[in-house]
Formats: sequence, C-alpha cells, structure tokens
Amino acid sequence: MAIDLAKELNKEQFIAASTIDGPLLIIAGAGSGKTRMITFRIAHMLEEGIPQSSILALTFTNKAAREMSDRIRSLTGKRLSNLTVSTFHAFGVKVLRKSIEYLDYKSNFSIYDQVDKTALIKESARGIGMIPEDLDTWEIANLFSSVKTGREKWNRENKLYKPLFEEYLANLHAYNAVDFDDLIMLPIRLFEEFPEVLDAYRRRYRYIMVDEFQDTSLAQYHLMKLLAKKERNICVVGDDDQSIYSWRGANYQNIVNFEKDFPELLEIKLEQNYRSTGNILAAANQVIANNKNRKSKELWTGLDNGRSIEIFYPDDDLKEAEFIAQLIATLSMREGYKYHDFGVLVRTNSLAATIENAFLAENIPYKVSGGQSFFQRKEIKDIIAYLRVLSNPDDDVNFLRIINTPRRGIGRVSLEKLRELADEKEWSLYSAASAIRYAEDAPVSDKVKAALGEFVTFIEYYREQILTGKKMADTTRSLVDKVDYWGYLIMENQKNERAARWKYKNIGIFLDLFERWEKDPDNDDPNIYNYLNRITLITRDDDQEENNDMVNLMTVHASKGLEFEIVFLAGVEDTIMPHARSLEEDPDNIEEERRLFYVAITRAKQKLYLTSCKTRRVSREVIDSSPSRFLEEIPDHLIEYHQPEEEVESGEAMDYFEKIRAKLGIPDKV
DNA sequence: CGTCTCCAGGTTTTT
DNA sequence: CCTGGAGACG
Repeated sequence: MAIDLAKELNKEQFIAASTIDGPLLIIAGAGSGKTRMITFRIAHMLEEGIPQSSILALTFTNKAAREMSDRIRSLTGKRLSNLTVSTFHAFGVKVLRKSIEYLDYKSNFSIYDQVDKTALIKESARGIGMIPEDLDTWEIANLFSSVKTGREKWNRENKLYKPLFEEYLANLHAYNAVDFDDLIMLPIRLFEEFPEVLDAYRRRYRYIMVDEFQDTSLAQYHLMKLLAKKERNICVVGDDDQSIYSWRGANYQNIVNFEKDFPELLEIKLEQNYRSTGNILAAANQVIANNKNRKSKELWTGLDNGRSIEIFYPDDDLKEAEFIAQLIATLSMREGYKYHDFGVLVRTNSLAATIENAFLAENIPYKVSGGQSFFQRKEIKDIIAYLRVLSNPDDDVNFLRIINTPRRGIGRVSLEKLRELADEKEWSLYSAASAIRYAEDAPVSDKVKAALGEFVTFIEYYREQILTGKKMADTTRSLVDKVDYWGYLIMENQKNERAARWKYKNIGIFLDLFERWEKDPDNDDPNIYNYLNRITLITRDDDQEENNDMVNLMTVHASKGLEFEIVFLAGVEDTIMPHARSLEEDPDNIEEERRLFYVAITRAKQKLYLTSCKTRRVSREVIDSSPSRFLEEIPDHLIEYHQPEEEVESGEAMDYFEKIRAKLGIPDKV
C-alpha cells in the first residue's frame, strides 16, 4: 500500500512530510492538520525504508503520544513495536533504566511524584533540624524544580533553602530515587559525561521529531539537541500561540534557539485551518491578536461561517452544569450528535466536579482526563508503596509510608530512633530495621522491635515472590490480604463504610489492571520495575478505555491537540480565566492566559458555547463572579446571547397556550 | 509512646 | 469531600 502524500496533503504539509533529512521547523497553527502531517511524515519515512527503531518521536503528554502512535498504526496497518513515540519523561525513564548505573544509581530506582517529593522534603527538613510543619513544601518543591532545571538561581531570598536542597539531593541518591526533573536532567548528565553512551543513542535514533515544540523546556531542548546535533535530522513542530506551559519551564524562546542551533533549517508555516468554521476562527484570530508577544500569522479557513458563538450567563455553577448537561442530552437526541462529539473544557480541575454531577443526573456517559490520576489515590499509592519497597528496599520515603500503614504500633518516636541508627551507620531505614531484628541493643522497645522484625520478614518474603516476575498481581493480592488493608480501611472510615468499600474496590481495579498488564502478550518484559516506572508517569486518562462514546470533560491544558464538533467552555469568568493566581504572580501572565483561552476556542469545529456564572460556590461560600475580560475581545457580530427557556409560570403558560391555540386556530373550549 | 478525634484548609495548569 | 495536622487520651 503506497501512500500518495501529494494527494493527501496540501502543498505546505506535503513539503513538511516529504522532507525527512535535515532540520525542519514547522510552525503549525491550530487546526492546521499538524497531527495528520506528522502521521503521514512518519508513515512516509517507514515506506522509504527507514527502520522503526531509528525514529524517535517526542511529545509532551501521554495522551498525545498514544494518539500519535494510534494514528500511525491505523495509517500504516503495521505493528509498531520498534517505533519510539513517547513523552520526554518516559523517554528519560527508558534511558535511565538502561544506563543509570553509569551515574551511580541502581537500575531498580524509584520515581518520586509530587506527593513523594513533598514527603521527602519534610523528611529532609527533619534531618537538618528544620521544622517541616513551618515550611510550605509545595512552594519549596517548585523552587527545587526550578533550581534543578536551571530556571532559577540561588539568591538572597531563596538561599535559606539551599541546605535543605542539598539534603534533599543527598537523600534522593541514598534512597536510589529520582524525581520528575531527574528524568530529564540525569539523561543529560549521562550523555555529557559519557560520550560513548550518547554516541550509541545517536546511532540508534537518527530521525527525531518533537511535537508541541513551544512547550519544551530549556532542559528538554538541551536533551533533544544532544541527540540531534550530529545527524541533524530533526523536525520540530510548534505554535507559539499555543504555548501554555511556561509555568513548567516551557519556553518558546526555544524556537529562536532552534533557528540559531540549526541555521540550515527549512521553515514551513501551516496556516490553513481545516477544523473550525469561519465564525469560530474569526473569534480566535481576534482574541489572539491582542497578544503583543507573538509571531505574526493569520489562520484562514475554506469552511463557511457556520453558526454563532453562543454565550450564556447562568445564575450559578449548578445552573451552568445543568445547562451543559441538558443541552448535550438534547443535541445528541435531536441532532444526532454522538457523545464523543462534545468537549467540555474548564480552566481548573475543581470546576469539573459540579459538571460531573450534572452528567450523572442526566445519565450522560463521560470521561474525565487530567486531574488526579487513579494511581495517585491514597489507597492505591499505599499499595504501590509496598511494591516500591519490595523492589527497592532503600526507598525510605515509601518505607515510611507503609511501615505503620496499617497500624503496627510503630510510631513517631520509634521511627526517630530508627532514623538515628540509620544515619549513624549510613543505612537505609529498612536496613536499620533489618539489623535490629536480632540485635541485643536495639534502641527501641521489645514490642516495637518485634513489630519491625515481623515487618522485615514480611518484606523479605514478598520481595522474593515479586522479583520472580511471575504472578505479580496474585502476589500483590495476597499481600493486600496479608496486611489486612481492608480492616485498615474500615478503621479509617468508621463513619463511612461506603467510602471504605469504594477504596477497596479501587484496589481491586488496580490489581486487575496490573494483571492485565502482566499478561498482555505485547508486553515483552513484564517485571515489577517496569510496571512501577510506567504507572508513575501515567495520567488519569491513560487507564480509560478508548473509543467509547462519551462526553470528554477536561482542563483546557489537557485539551490541547484535540478537537470536538461542539465545545463548551465553562467558567469564563474573571479570576478563573484569566486565573487570578496567575496574574497575581505576574501581570504579564495575561498573555499566557489569553493563549489558554485561544486554545480552548480553537478546539471547536462547528459550535462553541461559552458560559459565565453570575455567582459561584467556592468551597463553602457563594461568591459573585463577573464575565471574563476575554469575552469582550470577541467581535459582537459573531456572538449570540443564549436566552434560557423561560420558566413557565402558570399565568404565562396560559398565555403561551392561548397563542398556540390562536395560531393553530383551535377554539378555546372544545 | 501510639492512636484517635476533631478541625481547618483546599494548593492553576502536568510529567 | 478529603487530607493532614494538633492535641487529648489511654
């Protein structure tokens, strides 16, 4: 099956897809068929005889990675077992799993997410005599991230946290653990310190593509550049107007860097929008034109104007959610839309809950992406913590998480004693616990000593089981049973047995997922390390079934790269969009907030609904809310204000029926 | 020394 | 609603 690129693509897309050698910079506007172009480009490369294993496609989110490989698979009809399509972070894990020993870590390293990271910061604070409760560990975690990735330097204000940072780094290394930033920074270090390792990767990945290039951080750019510098077959695709991750270090300055580092590049602009009708695109163009800081471009469409953009001002967030749910129900019933034709977008995850409730009330099937991952639920993390300790007993953070969960009578003071011993001997907590099991001079009471000993024995047993790599889910099932996690849930949720049941059910789901992964015939290396690494990077939508006919509810951030026939954007209010906290941080963030609004608008193909509540419930209280300033940036002639169907009061109802009667010529009394 | 209960706060966006 | 911390209690 030969692919006729010239027939399938427009002129610019064709050039982009058929140029496979040398550096390529593609500026691709929203809806310009970027994914289609990339898909064809890779399919074309494969057709030209480039082996799958030579191609590396880097994306920003798991969702984008999965979408891309799905599309290439369905286009080529090939199994893509050797094609690497992954996020930067997942690629980092892959590299580290293979080569982290060069950097003096062991290959069974743990990956710490935000929760583990803050736990480690607290633990590190204790270690150097700072009081963890007095620290804003979230903010400190962000600072550490900025410092580590070179976005921020130590200065007069923040240098007080430098010793804590150093303790944090030392602990990470001692626990054989890495954080998310390390997944980028350690491969960089590896490549720079061991040129022979870099060379091997360069020889393997001779063709590199980076999607959503405007969202790469300086560190990610650095990593990409190391890989691409020699062969120089590097294709980056981005759109400065859709740069919405600057808070995470994304820097569309990278577009300029790229032009400098690869001066022989070919630059291509994709400006024809195939997605949205004229009115929607006109609104988007007008809105984004208010940004000063951008490459000038104007998207155009061959489609007709389509329908107006509809704005609705519900009284409160409940009415808003009801409106969205009912309209979706109506449209899918009367106009033949499928549920998956609808995208409901929100600025923050917290706004999704009310809308979810309305969907439940209306019986509308939906899926949520973004927000807390299934794997980040407390009960799931507890079980994962057990698995982490089994696979990496030096992991003190996870050790501390499970040592007294469920209760084993090992409290704060005993753990301090254990900590002292561990520090003195330079052991991990687990080793310390293991050592005092038979020691005469244990620093803890006999009761605690016995409990620790039992725990160590327990871990030893299951560690042996799980490392066989066989029946791991069954082993875990038995572990959950053995620690009586169910009893613990009952204890913890005495007033709410339903919650306990729900959590226990989640653990069941987790075990089933684990089992399915373990037994998947496509999974060539099912061992515990690979499983743990995988689920740490996974986000909420990754574990959902695909292609179901469901309404998509998600944050604007999560919606990037997607499109829907009909888009609802909820909470288009000042303080939400633009978000007050963002502007507080820096008034210049208004441009990024506007880009977010732009991204949201440009998801819509046929119809766009914007809602802005008059009041809104925020935690306990009801606050007044006012329409977003961005609404004024949409030209009036593109807008239609939504009038809710009047609540029919009896008097009016009478009138209404009279009118109809009159119209139809039906007499008053029959 | 460990556990339980009550209380306040909620973390913008994600790997 | 859920989580984490403070403080009382056994």
